[in-house]
Amino acid sequence: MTGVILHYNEGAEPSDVNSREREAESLHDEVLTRLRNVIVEGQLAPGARVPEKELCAEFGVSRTPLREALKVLAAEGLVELLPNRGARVRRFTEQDVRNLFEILAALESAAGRLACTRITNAEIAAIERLHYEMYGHYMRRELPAYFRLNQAIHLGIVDAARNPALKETYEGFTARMRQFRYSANTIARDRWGEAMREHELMLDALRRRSSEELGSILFDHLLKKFEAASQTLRRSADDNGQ
Amino acid sequence: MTGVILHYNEGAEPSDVNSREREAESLHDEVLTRLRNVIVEGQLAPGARVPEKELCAEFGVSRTPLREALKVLAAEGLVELLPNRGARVRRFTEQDVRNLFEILAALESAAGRLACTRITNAEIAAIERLHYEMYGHYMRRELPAYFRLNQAIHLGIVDAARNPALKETYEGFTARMRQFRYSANTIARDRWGEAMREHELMLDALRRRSSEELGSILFDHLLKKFEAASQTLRRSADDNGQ
DNA sequence: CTTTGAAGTTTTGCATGCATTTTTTTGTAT
DNA sequence: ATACAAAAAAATGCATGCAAAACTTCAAAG
Repeated sequence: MTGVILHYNEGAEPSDVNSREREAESLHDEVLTRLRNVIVEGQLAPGARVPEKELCAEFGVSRTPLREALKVLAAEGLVELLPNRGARVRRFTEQDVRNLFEILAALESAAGRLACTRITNAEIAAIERLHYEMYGHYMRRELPAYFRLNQAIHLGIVDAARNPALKETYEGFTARMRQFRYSANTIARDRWGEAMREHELMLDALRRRSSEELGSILFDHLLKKFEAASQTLRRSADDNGQ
Repeated sequence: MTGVILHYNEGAEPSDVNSREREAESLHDEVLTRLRNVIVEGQLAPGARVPEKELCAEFGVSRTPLREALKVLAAEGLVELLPNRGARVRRFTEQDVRNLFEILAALESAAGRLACTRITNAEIAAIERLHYEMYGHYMRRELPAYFRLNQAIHLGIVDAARNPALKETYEGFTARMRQFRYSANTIARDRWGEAMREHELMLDALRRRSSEELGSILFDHLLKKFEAASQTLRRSADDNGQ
Protein backbone atom coordinates (compact mmCIF):
# COMPACT_ATOMS: atom_id res chain seq x y z
CA MET A 1 0.00 0.00 0.00
CA THR A 2 2.34 2.68 1.14
CA GLY A 3 4.92 0.84 -0.84
CA VAL A 4 7.99 -1.04 -0.12
CA ILE A 5 10.14 1.69 1.32
CA LEU A 6 13.02 -0.56 1.95
CA HIS A 7 14.97 0.48 4.94
CA TYR A 8 12.40 1.29 7.48
CA ASN A 9 9.21 -0.41 8.17
CA GLU A 10 9.51 -3.82 6.63
CA GLY A 11 7.98 -5.60 9.52
CA ALA A 12 6.13 -2.50 10.48
CA GLU A 13 2.73 -3.02 8.91
CA PRO A 14 1.55 0.50 9.40
CA SER A 15 -1.81 -0.29 7.90
CA ASP A 16 -3.26 -2.80 10.29
CA VAL A 17 -2.71 -1.79 13.85
CA ASN A 18 -2.40 1.91 14.00
CA SER A 19 -4.58 3.40 11.34
CA ARG A 20 -8.00 2.27 12.33
CA GLU A 21 -10.48 3.18 9.66
CA ARG A 22 -8.68 5.80 7.58
CA GLU A 23 -6.88 4.20 4.69
CA ALA A 24 -4.46 6.46 2.93
CA GLU A 25 -3.28 8.66 5.71
CA SER A 26 -0.24 10.73 5.08
CA LEU A 27 2.83 9.97 7.12
CA HIS A 28 2.64 13.44 8.52
CA ASP A 29 -0.85 12.91 9.86
CA GLU A 30 -0.09 9.54 11.30
CA VAL A 31 3.07 10.76 12.98
CA LEU A 32 1.18 13.77 14.31
CA THR A 33 -1.48 11.60 15.89
CA ARG A 34 0.98 9.14 17.31
CA LEU A 35 3.32 11.75 18.69
CA ARG A 36 0.46 13.62 20.29
CA ASN A 37 -0.59 10.41 21.99
CA VAL A 38 2.93 9.75 23.19
CA ILE A 39 3.01 13.17 24.79
CA VAL A 40 -0.51 13.25 26.16
CA GLU A 41 -0.13 9.78 27.62
CA GLY A 42 3.00 10.91 29.37
CA GLN A 43 5.39 8.52 27.67
CA LEU A 44 7.49 11.60 27.12
CA ALA A 45 7.82 13.38 30.41
CA PRO A 46 6.90 17.05 30.72
CA GLY A 47 10.01 19.17 30.35
CA ALA A 48 11.85 16.44 28.46
CA ARG A 49 13.57 17.15 25.20
CA VAL A 50 11.92 15.51 22.24
CA PRO A 51 14.44 13.06 20.83
CA GLU A 52 13.98 13.32 17.09
CA LYS A 53 16.21 10.44 16.15
CA GLU A 54 14.69 7.97 18.54
CA LEU A 55 11.16 8.87 17.58
CA CYS A 56 12.04 8.60 13.92
CA ALA A 57 13.34 5.12 14.59
CA GLU A 58 10.31 4.22 16.66
CA PHE A 59 7.86 5.49 14.06
CA GLY A 60 9.90 4.30 11.11
CA VAL A 61 9.93 7.63 9.34
CA SER A 62 12.50 10.24 8.50
CA ARG A 63 12.88 13.50 10.33
CA THR A 64 10.84 15.48 7.83
CA PRO A 65 7.34 14.30 8.77
CA LEU A 66 8.32 14.16 12.42
CA ARG A 67 9.43 17.76 12.40
CA GLU A 68 6.27 18.79 10.59
CA ALA A 69 4.30 17.19 13.37
CA LEU A 70 6.39 19.00 15.96
CA LYS A 71 5.52 22.36 14.46
CA VAL A 72 1.85 21.54 14.67
CA LEU A 73 2.15 20.34 18.24
CA ALA A 74 4.01 23.54 19.06
CA ALA A 75 1.14 25.54 17.60
CA GLU A 76 -1.22 23.50 19.76
CA GLY A 77 0.87 24.32 22.78
CA LEU A 78 1.83 20.76 23.68
CA VAL A 79 5.45 21.33 22.86
CA GLU A 80 7.86 24.24 23.03
CA LEU A 81 10.32 25.03 20.26
CA LEU A 82 13.71 26.14 21.50
CA PRO A 83 15.80 27.89 18.84
CA ASN A 84 18.54 25.54 17.69
CA ARG A 85 17.70 23.23 20.52
CA GLY A 86 14.76 21.36 19.18
CA ALA A 87 11.54 20.80 21.01
CA ARG A 88 10.68 20.07 24.60
CA VAL A 89 7.49 18.72 26.07
CA ARG A 90 5.62 21.57 27.62
CA ARG A 91 5.29 21.51 31.37
CA PHE A 92 1.87 22.65 32.51
CA THR A 93 1.51 24.54 35.72
CA GLU A 94 -1.69 24.34 37.69
CA GLN A 95 -2.49 27.80 36.38
CA ASP A 96 -2.06 26.57 32.82
CA VAL A 97 -4.51 23.78 33.45
CA ARG A 98 -6.95 26.20 35.02
CA ASN A 99 -6.69 28.39 31.96
CA LEU A 100 -7.44 25.45 29.71
CA PHE A 101 -10.40 24.46 31.81
CA GLU A 102 -11.75 27.97 31.49
CA ILE A 103 -11.48 27.71 27.73
CA LEU A 104 -13.31 24.40 27.84
CA ALA A 105 -15.92 26.02 30.03
CA ALA A 106 -16.25 28.83 27.51
CA LEU A 107 -16.82 26.43 24.65
CA GLU A 108 -19.17 24.11 26.43
CA SER A 109 -21.15 26.92 27.96
CA ALA A 110 -21.67 28.45 24.54
CA ALA A 111 -22.52 25.03 23.16
CA GLY A 112 -25.22 24.78 25.79
CA ARG A 113 -26.62 28.16 24.81
CA LEU A 114 -26.73 27.23 21.16
CA ALA A 115 -28.05 23.75 21.87
CA CYS A 116 -31.09 25.23 23.59
CA THR A 117 -32.11 26.89 20.36
CA ARG A 118 -31.25 23.99 18.06
CA ILE A 119 -31.68 20.68 19.81
CA THR A 120 -34.56 18.42 18.81
CA ASN A 121 -36.97 16.95 21.30
CA ALA A 122 -35.69 13.52 20.38
CA GLU A 123 -32.18 14.57 21.28
CA ILE A 124 -33.37 15.96 24.59
CA ALA A 125 -35.03 12.64 25.26
CA ALA A 126 -31.82 10.84 24.40
CA ILE A 127 -29.86 12.98 26.81
CA GLU A 128 -32.51 12.35 29.45
CA ARG A 129 -31.99 8.64 29.03
CA LEU A 130 -28.25 9.08 29.38
CA HIS A 131 -28.89 11.14 32.48
CA TYR A 132 -31.02 8.48 34.14
CA GLU A 133 -28.54 5.81 33.25
CA MET A 134 -25.77 7.93 34.71
CA TYR A 135 -27.86 8.42 37.82
CA GLY A 136 -28.01 4.66 38.24
CA HIS A 137 -24.24 4.45 38.12
CA TYR A 138 -24.04 7.29 40.59
CA MET A 139 -26.31 5.51 43.02
CA ARG A 140 -24.31 2.32 42.68
CA ARG A 141 -21.05 4.22 42.92
CA GLU A 142 -19.83 2.90 39.59
CA LEU A 143 -17.26 5.53 38.84
CA PRO A 144 -15.94 4.53 35.38
CA ALA A 145 -19.42 3.96 34.02
CA TYR A 146 -20.54 7.25 35.55
CA PHE A 147 -17.75 9.09 33.78
CA ARG A 148 -18.52 7.45 30.50
CA LEU A 149 -22.11 8.57 30.63
CA ASN A 150 -21.11 11.97 31.91
CA GLN A 151 -18.89 12.47 28.92
CA ALA A 152 -21.60 11.25 26.57
CA ILE A 153 -23.99 13.85 27.95
CA HIS A 154 -21.53 16.66 27.53
CA LEU A 155 -20.76 15.51 24.01
CA GLY A 156 -24.47 15.33 23.26
CA ILE A 157 -24.82 18.96 24.20
CA VAL A 158 -21.86 19.97 22.09
CA ASP A 159 -23.32 18.02 19.18
CA ALA A 160 -26.66 19.73 19.58
CA ALA A 161 -24.99 23.09 19.12
CA ARG A 162 -24.74 22.20 15.42
CA ASN A 163 -21.36 23.77 15.07
CA PRO A 164 -18.67 21.44 13.76
CA ALA A 165 -15.93 24.02 14.21
CA LEU A 166 -16.92 24.50 17.82
CA LYS A 167 -17.03 20.76 18.34
CA GLU A 168 -13.64 20.29 16.77
CA THR A 169 -12.10 23.02 18.89
CA TYR A 170 -13.73 21.54 21.97
CA GLU A 171 -12.40 18.10 21.18
CA GLY A 172 -8.96 19.50 20.54
CA PHE A 173 -8.87 21.00 24.00
CA THR A 174 -10.28 17.94 25.72
CA ALA A 175 -7.64 15.84 23.95
CA ARG A 176 -4.91 18.09 25.27
CA MET A 177 -6.26 17.60 28.75
CA ARG A 178 -6.48 13.89 28.65
CA GLN A 179 -3.12 13.99 30.39
CA PHE A 180 -4.83 15.47 33.43
CA ARG A 181 -7.77 13.18 33.16
CA TYR A 182 -6.43 10.79 35.75
CA SER A 183 -7.10 13.46 38.30
CA ALA A 184 -10.23 14.86 36.71
CA ASN A 185 -11.66 11.37 36.75
CA THR A 186 -11.18 11.02 40.39
CA ILE A 187 -13.98 12.63 42.23
CA ALA A 188 -14.22 13.45 45.88
CA ARG A 189 -17.12 11.79 47.62
CA ASP A 190 -18.76 15.06 48.55
CA ARG A 191 -18.23 16.58 45.12
CA TRP A 192 -19.98 13.71 43.43
CA GLY A 193 -23.40 14.50 44.79
CA GLU A 194 -23.01 18.14 43.92
CA ALA A 195 -22.01 17.29 40.37
CA MET A 196 -25.05 15.06 40.06
CA ARG A 197 -27.29 17.90 41.21
CA GLU A 198 -25.73 20.23 38.68
CA HIS A 199 -26.52 17.71 35.99
CA GLU A 200 -30.12 17.72 37.10
CA LEU A 201 -30.19 21.49 36.73
CA MET A 202 -28.63 21.16 33.30
CA LEU A 203 -31.26 18.76 32.14
CA ASP A 204 -33.97 20.99 33.53
CA ALA A 205 -32.62 24.06 31.78
CA LEU A 206 -32.28 22.09 28.58
CA ARG A 207 -35.87 20.88 28.77
CA ARG A 208 -37.02 24.47 29.16
CA ARG A 209 -34.54 25.48 26.47
CA SER A 210 -33.24 28.22 28.67
CA SER A 211 -30.02 29.25 26.94
CA GLU A 212 -28.84 31.56 29.65
CA GLU A 213 -29.41 29.11 32.45
CA LEU A 214 -27.80 26.21 30.67
CA GLY A 215 -24.87 28.36 29.67
CA SER A 216 -24.32 29.48 33.24
CA ILE A 217 -24.74 26.05 34.73
CA LEU A 218 -22.29 24.50 32.31
CA PHE A 219 -19.76 27.23 32.85
CA ASP A 220 -19.83 26.91 36.60
CA HIS A 221 -20.00 23.14 36.41
CA LEU A 222 -16.77 22.99 34.43
CA LEU A 223 -14.96 25.42 36.71
CA LYS A 224 -16.02 23.45 39.74
CA LYS A 225 -14.84 20.30 38.08
CA PHE A 226 -11.43 21.90 37.77
CA GLU A 227 -11.41 23.04 41.38
CA ALA A 228 -12.31 19.57 42.57
CA ALA A 229 -9.74 17.93 40.34
CA SER A 230 -6.96 20.28 41.32
CA GLN A 231 -7.73 19.79 44.99
CA THR A 232 -7.58 16.05 44.55
CA LEU A 233 -4.34 16.42 42.68
CA ARG A 234 -2.82 18.64 45.31
CA ARG A 235 -3.83 16.24 48.03
CA SER A 236 -2.29 13.24 46.32
CA ALA A 237 0.83 15.30 45.71
CA ASP A 238 1.00 16.05 49.40
CA ASP A 239 0.61 12.39 50.20
CA ASN A 240 3.66 11.69 48.12
CA GLY A 241 5.53 14.20 50.16
CA GLN A 242 6.10 16.17 47.01
CA MET B 1 11.15 44.38 -0.51
CA THR B 2 11.29 40.65 -0.27
CA GLY B 3 15.00 41.14 -0.39
CA VAL B 4 17.92 39.84 -2.22
CA ILE B 5 18.40 36.57 -0.45
CA LEU B 6 20.80 34.99 -2.83
CA HIS B 7 22.45 31.92 -1.68
CA TYR B 8 21.86 31.81 1.95
CA ASN B 9 23.19 33.73 4.73
CA GLU B 10 26.58 35.02 3.86
CA GLY B 11 26.00 38.67 4.46
CA ALA B 12 22.58 37.81 5.60
CA GLU B 13 22.17 39.60 8.88
CA PRO B 14 18.74 38.19 9.51
CA SER B 15 18.21 40.77 12.15
CA ASP B 16 18.03 43.90 10.08
CA VAL B 17 15.38 43.95 7.42
CA ASN B 18 12.98 41.13 7.77
CA SER B 19 12.61 40.36 11.40
CA ARG B 20 11.22 43.51 12.91
CA GLU B 21 11.71 43.36 16.64
CA ARG B 22 12.23 39.66 17.30
CA GLU B 23 15.81 38.72 16.82
CA ALA B 24 16.48 35.13 16.08
CA GLU B 25 13.29 33.96 14.51
CA SER B 26 13.34 30.62 12.79
CA LEU B 27 12.62 30.49 9.11
CA HIS B 28 9.68 28.30 9.90
CA ASP B 29 8.08 30.91 12.11
CA GLU B 30 8.68 33.72 9.73
CA VAL B 31 7.30 31.79 6.79
CA LEU B 32 4.30 30.79 8.88
CA THR B 33 3.50 34.37 9.74
CA ARG B 34 4.01 35.63 6.25
CA LEU B 35 2.05 32.87 4.60
CA ARG B 36 -0.82 33.34 7.01
CA ASN B 37 -0.89 37.01 6.09
CA VAL B 38 -0.85 36.22 2.40
CA ILE B 39 -3.86 34.00 2.85
CA VAL B 40 -5.81 36.14 5.28
CA GLU B 41 -5.26 39.23 3.19
CA GLY B 42 -6.65 37.40 0.21
CA GLN B 43 -3.52 37.53 -1.92
CA LEU B 44 -4.14 33.85 -2.43
CA ALA B 45 -7.74 33.40 -3.46
CA PRO B 46 -10.00 31.01 -1.55
CA GLY B 47 -10.07 27.67 -3.30
CA ALA B 48 -6.74 28.30 -5.01
CA ARG B 49 -3.96 25.76 -4.90
CA VAL B 50 -1.03 26.87 -2.84
CA PRO B 51 1.90 27.10 -5.23
CA GLU B 52 4.83 25.81 -3.23
CA LYS B 53 7.50 26.67 -5.73
CA GLU B 54 6.41 30.24 -6.26
CA LEU B 55 6.05 30.92 -2.58
CA CYS B 56 9.45 29.43 -1.93
CA ALA B 57 10.89 31.78 -4.49
CA GLU B 58 8.97 34.72 -3.07
CA PHE B 59 10.03 33.99 0.49
CA GLY B 60 13.51 32.92 -0.46
CA VAL B 61 13.36 29.61 1.39
CA SER B 62 13.29 25.99 0.43
CA ARG B 63 10.21 23.85 0.49
CA THR B 64 10.92 22.39 3.93
CA PRO B 65 10.01 25.38 6.10
CA LEU B 66 7.18 26.30 3.75
CA ARG B 67 5.65 22.87 4.05
CA GLU B 68 6.02 22.96 7.82
CA ALA B 69 4.07 26.19 7.79
CA LEU B 70 1.42 24.61 5.59
CA LYS B 71 0.83 21.82 8.09
CA VAL B 72 0.30 24.36 10.83
CA LEU B 73 -2.07 26.41 8.70
CA ALA B 74 -3.94 23.24 7.90
CA ALA B 75 -4.30 22.53 11.60
CA GLU B 76 -5.60 26.05 12.02
CA GLY B 77 -8.11 25.42 9.29
CA LEU B 78 -6.93 28.11 6.90
CA VAL B 79 -5.77 25.59 4.36
CA GLU B 80 -6.83 22.13 3.27
CA LEU B 81 -4.37 19.33 2.60
CA LEU B 82 -5.27 17.19 -0.39
CA PRO B 83 -3.42 13.87 -0.47
CA ASN B 84 -0.75 14.01 -3.14
CA ARG B 85 -2.20 17.24 -4.39
CA GLY B 86 -0.74 19.72 -2.00
CA ALA B 87 -2.68 22.39 -0.19
CA ARG B 88 -5.50 24.64 -1.20
CA VAL B 89 -6.75 27.78 0.44
CA ARG B 90 -9.86 26.97 2.32
CA ARG B 91 -13.07 28.45 1.05
CA PHE B 92 -15.33 29.57 3.86
CA THR B 93 -19.05 29.31 3.48
CA GLU B 94 -21.33 31.68 5.30
CA GLN B 95 -22.07 28.83 7.68
CA ASP B 96 -18.35 28.40 8.35
CA VAL B 97 -18.08 32.05 9.23
CA ARG B 98 -21.10 31.82 11.48
CA ASN B 99 -19.51 28.89 13.24
CA LEU B 100 -16.34 30.86 13.80
CA PHE B 101 -18.30 33.81 15.13
CA GLU B 102 -20.02 31.52 17.56
CA ILE B 103 -16.66 30.33 18.81
CA LEU B 104 -15.54 33.93 19.21
CA ALA B 105 -18.76 34.63 21.05
CA ALA B 106 -18.06 31.66 23.31
CA LEU B 107 -14.60 32.91 24.16
CA GLU B 108 -15.51 36.51 24.64
CA SER B 109 -18.59 35.71 26.63
CA ALA B 110 -16.54 33.59 28.99
CA ALA B 111 -13.90 36.29 29.13
CA GLY B 112 -16.61 38.68 30.27
CA ARG B 113 -17.71 36.29 32.98
CA LEU B 114 -14.20 35.88 34.26
CA ALA B 115 -13.42 39.55 33.92
CA CYS B 116 -16.25 40.40 36.30
CA THR B 117 -14.52 38.46 39.04
CA ARG B 118 -10.99 39.63 38.28
CA ILE B 119 -10.98 43.11 36.80
CA THR B 120 -9.68 45.98 38.91
CA ASN B 121 -11.62 49.17 39.44
CA ALA B 122 -8.90 51.02 37.58
CA GLU B 123 -9.42 48.79 34.58
CA ILE B 124 -13.14 49.34 34.71
CA ALA B 125 -12.49 53.07 34.74
CA ALA B 126 -10.18 52.69 31.75
CA ILE B 127 -12.84 50.81 29.82
CA GLU B 128 -15.35 53.49 30.77
CA ARG B 129 -13.10 56.10 29.27
CA LEU B 130 -12.80 54.06 26.10
CA HIS B 131 -16.55 53.74 26.07
CA TYR B 132 -17.15 57.46 26.30
CA GLU B 133 -14.57 58.14 23.66
CA MET B 134 -16.23 55.58 21.43
CA TYR B 135 -19.58 57.24 22.10
CA GLY B 136 -18.15 60.50 20.78
CA HIS B 137 -17.12 58.80 17.57
CA TYR B 138 -20.53 57.23 17.33
CA MET B 139 -22.23 60.60 17.67
CA ARG B 140 -19.97 62.10 15.05
CA ARG B 141 -20.38 59.06 12.82
CA GLU B 142 -16.65 58.43 12.70
CA LEU B 143 -16.69 54.80 11.69
CA PRO B 144 -13.00 53.82 11.67
CA ALA B 145 -12.32 55.51 15.00
CA TYR B 146 -15.45 53.88 16.41
CA PHE B 147 -14.23 50.46 15.38
CA ARG B 148 -10.82 51.06 16.83
CA LEU B 149 -12.25 51.93 20.21
CA ASN B 150 -14.75 49.12 19.96
CA GLN B 151 -11.96 46.64 19.47
CA ALA B 152 -9.99 48.15 22.33
CA ILE B 153 -12.92 47.67 24.67
CA HIS B 154 -13.37 44.06 23.69
CA LEU B 155 -9.67 43.43 24.09
CA GLY B 156 -9.76 45.12 27.48
CA ILE B 157 -12.39 42.67 28.61
CA VAL B 158 -10.42 39.71 27.31
CA ASP B 159 -7.34 41.01 29.09
CA ALA B 160 -9.24 41.38 32.33
CA ALA B 161 -10.10 37.69 32.24
CA ARG B 162 -6.47 37.05 33.24
CA ASN B 163 -6.17 34.03 31.05
CA PRO B 164 -3.34 34.17 28.52
CA ALA B 165 -4.38 30.91 26.88
CA LEU B 166 -7.89 32.22 26.39
CA LYS B 167 -6.56 35.46 25.02
CA GLU B 168 -4.26 33.67 22.64
CA THR B 169 -7.04 31.45 21.39
CA TYR B 170 -9.29 34.46 21.01
CA GLU B 171 -6.65 36.33 19.04
CA GLY B 172 -6.04 33.32 16.87
CA PHE B 173 -9.67 33.22 15.87
CA THR B 174 -9.96 36.96 15.32
CA ALA B 175 -6.86 36.79 13.11
CA ARG B 176 -8.47 34.09 11.02
CA MET B 177 -11.48 36.30 10.57
CA ARG B 178 -9.63 39.39 9.55
CA GLN B 179 -10.39 38.25 6.03
CA PHE B 180 -14.06 38.90 6.70
CA ARG B 181 -13.39 42.09 8.54
CA TYR B 182 -14.16 44.24 5.53
CA SER B 183 -17.75 43.23 5.94
CA ALA B 184 -17.78 43.14 9.71
CA ASN B 185 -16.45 46.66 9.74
CA THR B 186 -19.28 47.91 7.71
CA ILE B 187 -22.24 48.57 9.89
CA ALA B 188 -25.78 49.26 8.86
CA ARG B 189 -27.09 52.58 10.05
CA ASP B 190 -29.87 51.02 12.15
CA ARG B 191 -27.53 48.39 13.64
CA TRP B 192 -25.12 51.02 14.89
CA GLY B 193 -27.41 52.50 17.49
CA GLU B 194 -28.33 49.06 18.74
CA ALA B 195 -24.69 48.07 19.05
CA MET B 196 -24.01 51.24 21.01
CA ARG B 197 -26.85 50.43 23.38
CA GLU B 198 -25.49 46.93 23.88
CA HIS B 199 -22.17 48.45 24.80
CA GLU B 200 -23.89 50.55 27.41
CA LEU B 201 -25.41 47.41 28.89
CA MET B 202 -22.01 45.76 28.86
CA LEU B 203 -20.44 48.57 30.75
CA ASP B 204 -23.28 48.56 33.24
CA ALA B 205 -22.98 44.83 33.84
CA LEU B 206 -19.23 45.18 34.19
CA ARG B 207 -19.61 47.97 36.77
CA ARG B 208 -21.91 45.74 38.78
CA ARG B 209 -19.57 42.81 38.14
CA SER B 210 -22.48 40.71 37.04
CA SER B 211 -20.81 37.74 35.37
CA GLU B 212 -23.95 36.22 34.01
CA GLU B 213 -25.27 39.41 32.53
CA LEU B 214 -22.02 40.40 30.93
CA GLY B 215 -21.56 36.90 29.58
CA SER B 216 -24.99 36.93 28.02
CA ILE B 217 -24.70 40.41 26.61
CA LEU B 218 -21.37 39.68 25.02
CA PHE B 219 -22.58 36.42 23.55
CA ASP B 220 -25.63 37.98 21.98
CA HIS B 221 -23.69 41.04 20.94
CA LEU B 222 -21.24 38.95 18.95
CA LEU B 223 -23.93 36.88 17.29
CA LYS B 224 -25.80 40.00 16.28
CA LYS B 225 -22.61 41.41 14.90
CA PHE B 226 -22.36 38.38 12.69
CA GLU B 227 -25.95 38.66 11.56
CA ALA B 228 -25.49 42.30 10.68
CA ALA B 229 -22.24 41.64 8.85
CA SER B 230 -23.60 38.71 6.89
CA GLN B 231 -26.63 40.72 5.87
CA THR B 232 -24.43 43.53 4.68
CA LEU B 233 -22.30 41.02 2.83
CA ARG B 234 -25.27 39.37 1.19
CA ARG B 235 -26.63 42.72 0.12
CA SER B 236 -23.41 43.81 -1.47
CA ALA B 237 -23.17 40.42 -3.16
CA ASP B 238 -26.64 40.97 -4.59
CA ASP B 239 -25.61 44.37 -5.78
CA ASN B 240 -22.83 42.77 -7.74
CA GLY B 241 -25.39 40.50 -9.30
CA GLN B 242 -23.59 37.56 -7.78
C1' DC C 1 39.54 19.96 43.50
C1' DT C 2 37.04 23.51 40.47
C1' DT C 3 37.36 26.23 36.27
C1' DT C 4 38.54 26.81 31.38
C1' DG C 5 38.62 25.65 26.86
C1' DA C 6 39.82 23.15 22.71
C1' DA C 7 38.67 19.15 20.04
C1' DG C 8 35.29 15.79 19.02
C1' DT C 9 30.50 14.36 18.81
C1' DT C 10 25.64 14.91 18.39
C1' DT C 11 21.69 17.60 17.22
C1' DT C 12 19.41 21.00 14.75
C1' DG C 13 17.56 23.70 10.75
C1' DC C 14 17.21 23.85 6.33
C1' DA C 15 18.29 22.61 1.39
C1' DT C 16 18.30 19.27 -1.90
C1' DG C 17 17.43 14.73 -4.16
C1' DC C 18 14.38 11.23 -5.82
C1' DA C 19 10.54 7.97 -6.47
C1' DT C 20 5.40 8.52 -7.08
C1' DT C 21 1.54 10.62 -8.27
C1' DT C 22 -0.92 14.08 -10.64
C1' DT C 23 -1.46 17.22 -14.36
C1' DT C 24 -0.66 18.74 -18.94
C1' DT C 25 0.41 17.96 -23.49
C1' DT C 26 0.33 15.63 -27.56
C1' DG C 27 -1.20 12.26 -30.76
C1' DT C 28 -4.57 9.15 -32.66
C1' DA C 29 -9.00 7.05 -33.62
C1' DT C 30 -13.88 7.78 -33.80
C1' DA D 1 -14.19 18.56 -34.06
C1' DT D 2 -14.54 15.21 -29.63
C1' DA D 3 -12.91 11.52 -26.94
C1' DC D 4 -9.55 8.90 -25.39
C1' DA D 5 -4.67 7.22 -24.61
C1' DA D 6 0.08 7.58 -24.34
C1' DA D 7 3.98 10.46 -23.26
C1' DA D 8 6.08 14.36 -21.16
C1' DA D 9 6.24 17.64 -17.63
C1' DA D 10 5.41 19.23 -13.14
C1' DA D 11 4.19 18.80 -8.37
C1' DT D 12 4.10 16.22 -4.26
C1' DG D 13 5.76 13.50 -0.14
C1' DC D 14 9.32 12.01 2.02
C1' DA D 15 14.38 10.77 2.71
C1' DT D 16 18.83 12.33 2.90
C1' DG D 17 22.82 15.63 2.94
C1' DC D 18 25.30 19.29 5.04
C1' DA D 19 26.75 23.51 7.50
C1' DA D 20 26.12 25.64 11.81
C1' DA D 21 24.89 25.40 16.56
C1' DA D 22 24.76 23.02 20.81
C1' DC D 23 26.41 19.59 23.81
C1' DT D 24 30.53 16.33 25.50
C1' DT D 25 34.75 15.06 26.82
C1' DC D 26 38.88 15.59 28.84
C1' DA D 27 43.21 17.69 29.68
C1' DA D 28 45.66 21.70 31.40
C1' DA D 29 45.61 25.90 34.36
C1' DG D 30 44.16 28.26 38.36
